[in-house]
Amino acid sequence: MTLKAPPKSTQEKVGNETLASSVYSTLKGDIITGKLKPGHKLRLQVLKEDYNVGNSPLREALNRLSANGMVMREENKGFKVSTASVEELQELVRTRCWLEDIALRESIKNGDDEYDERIVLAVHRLSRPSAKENNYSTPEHQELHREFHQSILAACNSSILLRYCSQIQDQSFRYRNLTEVVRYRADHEEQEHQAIRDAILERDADKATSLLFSHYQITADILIESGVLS
Amino acid sequence: MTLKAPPKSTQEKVGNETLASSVYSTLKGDIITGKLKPGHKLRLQVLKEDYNVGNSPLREALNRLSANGMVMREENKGFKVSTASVEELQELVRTRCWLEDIALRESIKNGDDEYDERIVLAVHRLSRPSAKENNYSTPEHQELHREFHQSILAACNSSILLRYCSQIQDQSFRYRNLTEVVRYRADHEEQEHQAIRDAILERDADKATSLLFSHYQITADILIESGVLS
DNA sequence: TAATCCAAATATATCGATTATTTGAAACAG
DNA sequence: CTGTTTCAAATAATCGATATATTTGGATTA
Repeated sequence: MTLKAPPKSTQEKVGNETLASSVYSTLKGDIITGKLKPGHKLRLQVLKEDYNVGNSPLREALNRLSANGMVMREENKGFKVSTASVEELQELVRTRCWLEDIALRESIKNGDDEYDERIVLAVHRLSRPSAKENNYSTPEHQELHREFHQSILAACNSSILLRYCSQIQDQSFRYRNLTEVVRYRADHEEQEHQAIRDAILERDADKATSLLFSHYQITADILIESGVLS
Repeated sequence: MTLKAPPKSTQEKVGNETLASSVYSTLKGDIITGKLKPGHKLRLQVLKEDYNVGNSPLREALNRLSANGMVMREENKGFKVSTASVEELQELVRTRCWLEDIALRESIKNGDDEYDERIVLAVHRLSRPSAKENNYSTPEHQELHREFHQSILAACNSSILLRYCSQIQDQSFRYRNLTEVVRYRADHEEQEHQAIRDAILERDADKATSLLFSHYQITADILIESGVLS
């Protein structure tokens, strides 16, 4: 375990956003991108200085994060970034496939033109040269990648299921960012995204889900073989 | 909308539980049982007095509750109990069936003796005369009822899915407690529980899920017809 | 070596004050 | 009369200082 210096991202309110919401987003981002590593102890005093916020908004943000599994809370012992392990990753992938199987099949069943167009657009944007800068490591690429995976589930007709899928996606991205190795696969991923898009446009649910699952499984296998989880 | 007097449950720490966690549980309980009605504005000053806690633990509890959908948060406008509507109930039931379909089938596939025994016990306890007191309205009955629904999913091998199912169960119970009408069905429910148990013990997943779904659908229909959601 | 004890560190909680935003009523204009 | 503007009270959000409780890690002791 290397003890990297904690991030220094001074907090600032945007629009009519609350400070608590703002620090929630930055914290969540720092956890997903791996700036804050799994298991990292989140000391309140340190965070207060690093993010330049007071006690209340910080604790509120941490409490929200603990409710959707990004951080762990232990009574009287404070917070830490959720741990990562091979077992948890496997459970994550398994659960992700279960939920997205439903969400994708429902979306394919219900999806209209708008649904299709959002997917086409997402794939296109991922294929642009600007998205591939710096070996796919930019926040922009992450955002586009997330948008693709959101878009294919968007027509499932359940905001609840969509919220859960989104949480699992966050966790998956957190695992993804644990190593650079997955980026060597980015070109392959682009092809896989296109294949998934085509299957969806053809309304071939079996094909689409099957492609999606191997998309996830391959990434997970690479992650496990990379050894970052040992 | 009738404006009932808010609950007066002075907060007390139990064991090494945090005040925030303690008020979280009581608030959640008051929402599920319907002491706090859907849409009810949760004014901080009022809650502080009613539950006899300070600002921080209260806001922390509310932030946790907002992360799993029991209360709604609006920036700079505070918190209110999540609303209830026919549409949301239908989405809830739909999503519940999707998730529990997986969780139940997996549990039936993986379940061992311990799994079976927990279910048998849960059904038995629900059938005891003491559970039927006061027209099934006691907190004890609620707890036993919840335990039954937890027990049949317990072997699904995904703590994530189990957590989501548990959240959806909380929401469902909240809807259930909106009217007394559903209790007239309690005797029928007991038979349905027994039928579901038998199907599970026989490892008949199709039968079990089908029974479970109509168990939910009937309750939802009664709720909708009762008119409390209009 | 293992158990106990203690002090520093940290988390949790209270209170009062301050700022920012929303709300709702009153005043106003078309 | 209707819609907009204005403004003051109510409420939410935040901070900082303080107080209490719990955990932690090391020193002491058995």
